[in-house]
Amino acid sequence: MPELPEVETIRKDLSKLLPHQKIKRVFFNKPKMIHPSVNYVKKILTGNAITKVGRRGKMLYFILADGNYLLVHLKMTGQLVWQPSRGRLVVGGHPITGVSGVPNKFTHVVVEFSGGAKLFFNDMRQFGYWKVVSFNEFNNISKSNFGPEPLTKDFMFNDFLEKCRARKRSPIKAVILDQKVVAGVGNIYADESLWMAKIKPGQTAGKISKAKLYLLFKAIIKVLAEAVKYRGTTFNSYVDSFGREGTYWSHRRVYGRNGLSCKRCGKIILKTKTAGRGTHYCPKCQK
DNA sequence: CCCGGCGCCTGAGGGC
DNA sequence: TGCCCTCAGGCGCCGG
Repeated sequence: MPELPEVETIRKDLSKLLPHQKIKRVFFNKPKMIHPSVNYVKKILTGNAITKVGRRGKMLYFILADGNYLLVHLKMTGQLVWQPSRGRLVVGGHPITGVSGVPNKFTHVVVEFSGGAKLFFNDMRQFGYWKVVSFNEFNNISKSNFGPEPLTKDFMFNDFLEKCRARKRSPIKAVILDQKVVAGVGNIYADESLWMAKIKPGQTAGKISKAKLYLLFKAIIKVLAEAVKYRGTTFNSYVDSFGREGTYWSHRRVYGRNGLSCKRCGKIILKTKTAGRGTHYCPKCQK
């Protein structure tokens, strides 16, 4: 379930490792995850190099030396594991319990670099994808599938307000999960942002005042920035090979705290289903 | 256009 | 011990 903060953490780590690495060969074993085709992606990647690692919402992109873009989406359970030519593994993504080392039964892509390092893509549930597109296609996707980046000046309150007003009959949680409204919010940070803004996730967007939507706008930024600072959220006792784990989990205010008391008013946090997702909120101080 | 719901996948965990 | 059910949720797609 990597959301913006987890993907941003992976992006930062990979941007220290990948640039200027020449791709020697690639291996794919799940054709349906590779677009437009295994053969095309192999042809483009082999002999190419990665010049930059970027992120758009929850999607990673790699700018290639020939100008093409490689898009990688981790969806729910994707991991990118870097194996240096010598040294320890570096893991980014959702921890998979009980699996250590690579390759393993969930490894669907292997990229071998000419210096001997390898990049593995593991994805237990096979929802993720690798896709090669041109610069123009990338721009089209970036514009048509994604709203503003919440941690940049592109995220502006008046636009956010307008989009909320346009979705007046939807629960507000569904609105902020919409990647075209704001890019990168997923289930955890949606609940966290709504708690911070004191808004009930199931509240109809059209019934929320401008002032409260402003609080939500600010809360989304604050929650995501804070989570980036903590290197995202990791469950269980997962650590990457640098011994670092995302520590936002211990700073979270509401997600997964059902049955525990609200950190603001003390009432018991409830868990329900809103917008088709597990949803956590305080019945007293979120209206 | 808008919106809810389903399918894609696999594994964990609970009930019996 | 094992079967069956639900849940986990990003996102494309479909149908009302």
